[in-house]
Amino acid sequence: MADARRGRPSTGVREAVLKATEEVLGEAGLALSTKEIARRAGVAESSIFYHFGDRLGLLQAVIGLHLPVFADATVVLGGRTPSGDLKSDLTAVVTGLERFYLRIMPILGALQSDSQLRELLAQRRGEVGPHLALQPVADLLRTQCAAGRVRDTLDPTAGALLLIGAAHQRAMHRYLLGAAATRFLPPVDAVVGALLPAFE
Amino acid sequence: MADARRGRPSTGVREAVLKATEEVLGEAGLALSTKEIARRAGVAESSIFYHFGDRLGLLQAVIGLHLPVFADATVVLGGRTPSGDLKSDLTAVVTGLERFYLRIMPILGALQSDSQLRELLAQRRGEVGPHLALQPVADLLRTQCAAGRVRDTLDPTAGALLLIGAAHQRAMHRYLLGAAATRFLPPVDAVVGALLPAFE
DNA sequence: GTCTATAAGTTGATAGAC
DNA sequence: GTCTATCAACTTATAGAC
Repeated sequence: MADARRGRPSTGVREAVLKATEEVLGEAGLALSTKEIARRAGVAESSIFYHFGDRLGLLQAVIGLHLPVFADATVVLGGRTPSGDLKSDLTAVVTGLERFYLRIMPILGALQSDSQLRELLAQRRGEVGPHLALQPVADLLRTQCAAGRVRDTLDPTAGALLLIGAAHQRAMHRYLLGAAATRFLPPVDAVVGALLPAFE
Repeated sequence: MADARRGRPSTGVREAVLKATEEVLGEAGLALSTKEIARRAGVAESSIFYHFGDRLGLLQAVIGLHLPVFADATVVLGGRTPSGDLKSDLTAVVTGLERFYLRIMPILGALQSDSQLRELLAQRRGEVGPHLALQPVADLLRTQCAAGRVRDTLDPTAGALLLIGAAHQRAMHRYLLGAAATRFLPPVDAVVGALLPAFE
């Protein structure tokens, strides 16, 4: 983000608005209103328009705050460094990804239900977007492959899609169903266990 | 749906509204308005409230129209019967699932961005919901396993999650990025190829 | 069952004082 | 930069005629 903040931080209204927006987005989804956001942030509604131009600008800012994280390997991998044992490493990856997806579920939901936001995302697809998560995970698999812990016939991007898909799937169902999701979903261990023979 | 339609079909306003709602949902997401829906369906706005009570009732009806399909094996498998060759069968499953997910992406998006809809879904989780897709896919794997084409150590539900996760992941990225998604995503063949050693 | 007309409330956004 | 005050447009929903 090149334009982040030029001059003084002033009174942190911008930050308060971003935080409140994220909060409301999680509860009300895209039915959020600038009025409600202003109330929660404890600022005047017009300040939102001063800082972000319009509603779409605000949403774009909130989304832009999170989507680059997809390209950040350490976040995607849950902040761990690979231990060497393939199964426990993959479990850590899936667990980390699942936690991450669960957290940004409201943002993903917003992208999926607003065509304007989708257009914006498609335009900046080189810099931001959930698809960028494939890269760091595929890279991890390449590293493991070079270390001889993963078979060299494995397509790293395909392997990454499988790991990410499983994590996202688990996160989505947990988000939709709440605690009851556990009854329907296979545990992470089982998923990694099922996938392992394809990797080693 | 027990209450579907009691008396005569009358003039099909109800159906026209459902169709229009789905259309608008795909374009505008949850920012849809009853006014716009009525315009597209060519009916009076008040007819919507006559048939569905309120906005939420309308959304519930549209969603309820699609979510049971998740439990329908033939749809989930793309209308094909397994041929016997595991790789081509799995490819058909993933392709069918991907097409299905791509089509109901707006509905999935709505569920993810509206907490009221999520609550409704959680309440009826026994009958409807995307999590029900796990069952028919897992069943297919069990059948293949009994036929000796899939290893008997495979956890069928975990295998189903991997297949579904990959298909959903591809569908979501295609939905978000449009045609450009192909540049980022591994082809279905590669995904199935990567997963195959875990199954046989 | 479907319509027209209407109501009360909310929305995103702007103008202008400080 | 932040506020108060204000706006026109639009929102969901209802009443009542046919």
